[in-house]
Amino acid sequence: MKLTIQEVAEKAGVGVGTVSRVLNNHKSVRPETRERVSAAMQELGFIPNPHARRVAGGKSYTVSIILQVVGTEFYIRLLSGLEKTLETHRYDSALFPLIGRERLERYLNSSTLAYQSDGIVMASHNLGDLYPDGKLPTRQPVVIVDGNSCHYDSVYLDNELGGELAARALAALDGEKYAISVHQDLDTVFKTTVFQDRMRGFKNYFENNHTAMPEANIQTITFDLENARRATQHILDTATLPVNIFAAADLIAMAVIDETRARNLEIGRDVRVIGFDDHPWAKEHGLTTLHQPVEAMGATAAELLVERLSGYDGAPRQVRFEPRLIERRSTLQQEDSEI
Amino acid sequence: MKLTIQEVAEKAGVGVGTVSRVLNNHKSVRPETRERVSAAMQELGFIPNPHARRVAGGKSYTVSIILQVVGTEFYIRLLSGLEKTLETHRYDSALFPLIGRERLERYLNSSTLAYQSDGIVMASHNLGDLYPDGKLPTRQPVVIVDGNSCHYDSVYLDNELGGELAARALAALDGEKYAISVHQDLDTVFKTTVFQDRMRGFKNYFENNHTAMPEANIQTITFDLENARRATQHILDTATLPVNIFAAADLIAMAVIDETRARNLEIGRDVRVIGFDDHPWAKEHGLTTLHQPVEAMGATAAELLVERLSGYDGAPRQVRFEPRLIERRSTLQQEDSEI
DNA sequence: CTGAAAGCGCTTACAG
DNA sequence: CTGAAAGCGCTTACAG
Repeated sequence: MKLTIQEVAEKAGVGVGTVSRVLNNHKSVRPETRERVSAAMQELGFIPNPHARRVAGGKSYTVSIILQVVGTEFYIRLLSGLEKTLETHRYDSALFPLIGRERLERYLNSSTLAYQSDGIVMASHNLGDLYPDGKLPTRQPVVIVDGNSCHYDSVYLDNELGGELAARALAALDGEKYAISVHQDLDTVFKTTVFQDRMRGFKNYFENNHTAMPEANIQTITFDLENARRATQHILDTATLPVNIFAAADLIAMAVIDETRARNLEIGRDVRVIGFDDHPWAKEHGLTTLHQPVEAMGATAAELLVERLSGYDGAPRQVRFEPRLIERRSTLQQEDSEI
Repeated sequence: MKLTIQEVAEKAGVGVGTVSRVLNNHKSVRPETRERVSAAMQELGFIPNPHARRVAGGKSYTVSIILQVVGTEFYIRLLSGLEKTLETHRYDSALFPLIGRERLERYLNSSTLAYQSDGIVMASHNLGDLYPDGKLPTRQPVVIVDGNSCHYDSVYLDNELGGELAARALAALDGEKYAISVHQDLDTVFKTTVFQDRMRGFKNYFENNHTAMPEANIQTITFDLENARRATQHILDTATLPVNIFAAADLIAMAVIDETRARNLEIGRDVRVIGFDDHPWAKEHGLTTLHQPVEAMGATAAELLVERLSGYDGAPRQVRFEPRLIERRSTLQQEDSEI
């Protein structure tokens, strides 16, 4: 059952060094030899022992992904982008939930896998509130995704721009303007600034254009459907139709749509709404929203980390992704379009 | 920076073999020597390289925890129980989110950490729908927690009993009886039967006691606050007060309480509710609920796995935990008690 | 381009 | 009870 490069070498009629070289994609292997070895591995069903690779080569080919444990679509997509790309480069990944600070410390301080991995991907966290100097106490390369820090390679969406784009689209519509944003629980280690960024951009647009956007029209809620629903009710109870709402996340926009329907009002005519994320289901609901290339962001973060692990040692790189406004029925002022 | 048992051995004035022995808690080390070595490790801040241990000893001291990625209180508590106990036994753990089937296959089939770990803890899944024979395709020891399978050591709560206890408590109260249960999304790999089990016990009680519990009084919803709220509204819109509601999870019970208050009705007098879980916050809300020793279940699962990893090879063991009814204000019929 | 050999940091019989 | 030595499965200069 336990295969080693030993048997692969024999089968292929080469030395173990050569097997190791094809395993590591060394350029200095004749294509023909490489072929033969690959075939042997294939036939035998050989799987290299990552622990041995680590011991011998000083690399574990393992990356730790630290994130808040939430089952939201965003993280599932982000993870998928990360893992797919890491796999391409023959890196494996393990998840470490960011539940509390002492837990994070433990990860970083003991003989844990998290610590022994070659690098760390940190999701949705700028590290500032966690560590005064904004650095993780580790010597591993770190990349940040869905957040940014001047100390580490970072991949982030320009959320502020997203807020601006939403504001501009909303401003073009007639009727009152509202927004529903999200605030994080204060007692969590998990801190993201994405929602604040979106709202900053949103408000800025109105300010810069001397358009009215009363602070009172902005509600900030915790991230769940029920609160989103309640916030929508609050708006619809008091506002004069039509109203235009910027929901800082698609999920919230869905609550707006639901409540609108529950009141027999019409999306597009009475209530216009713009979401944020462009999750796969946004399309079928005709939701105008800001598209966020989540998988691509994950993939890019993975690439950056792999480069570091391959020896790149330049200054921290900031990769900025731009959100794109996807216009759908939920902001169409005209009477119902065909579909 | 990189310390090895070499330097520890020198510092302690012993051979590397001895250092290794104290590392592995071998009995055959003189207490005095053990002391000296421990002190040396302490001083040097030595951390053993788990990969080397794996290669040399054939064990990685690593356990894979496979679970649905959801940030619910239940899983955070379960994880805490698991990890704490594993740590005691010097095992490390990594999380592998059960997002899709192909992902699980990948974990189990490649040179991944999940595959290379010494054992697997599978949470909230009976494996039946995932694999026809109800077994994970791996040679690693597996233990199941919050679920059970005749093929593996399992640690589970008697959810059926919990349902019965809830029914009995509800039956003792005057007024109509209702229940709000939970169904899983069908398109998820994640399958748990806990809610079905709770409802089976609940219904059984009424049947066995020839008491009325119309099927129509039972609603089954997806697990979120908004649906819970809606289900409660449905009940309160139609029922005659007082009503007694069994909520299959504390979170749902909270929605019942919220909606009750929103209608200016009184918990205990107009609406009685029993939850399930006894999460820490249940107490402060005066929620009567079924206590579930989540951390203890995690700890027990960890113990069972460690025993397997230490060589135990008996038949699968089933450890059943019993829920306990905790009576609080939410089922107190009397007029308001003082606090 | 490739083989033989030393080495990674640990564990574990084997002697004593 | 403990040291010296072989070995775990791989990687990587070092020669050729």
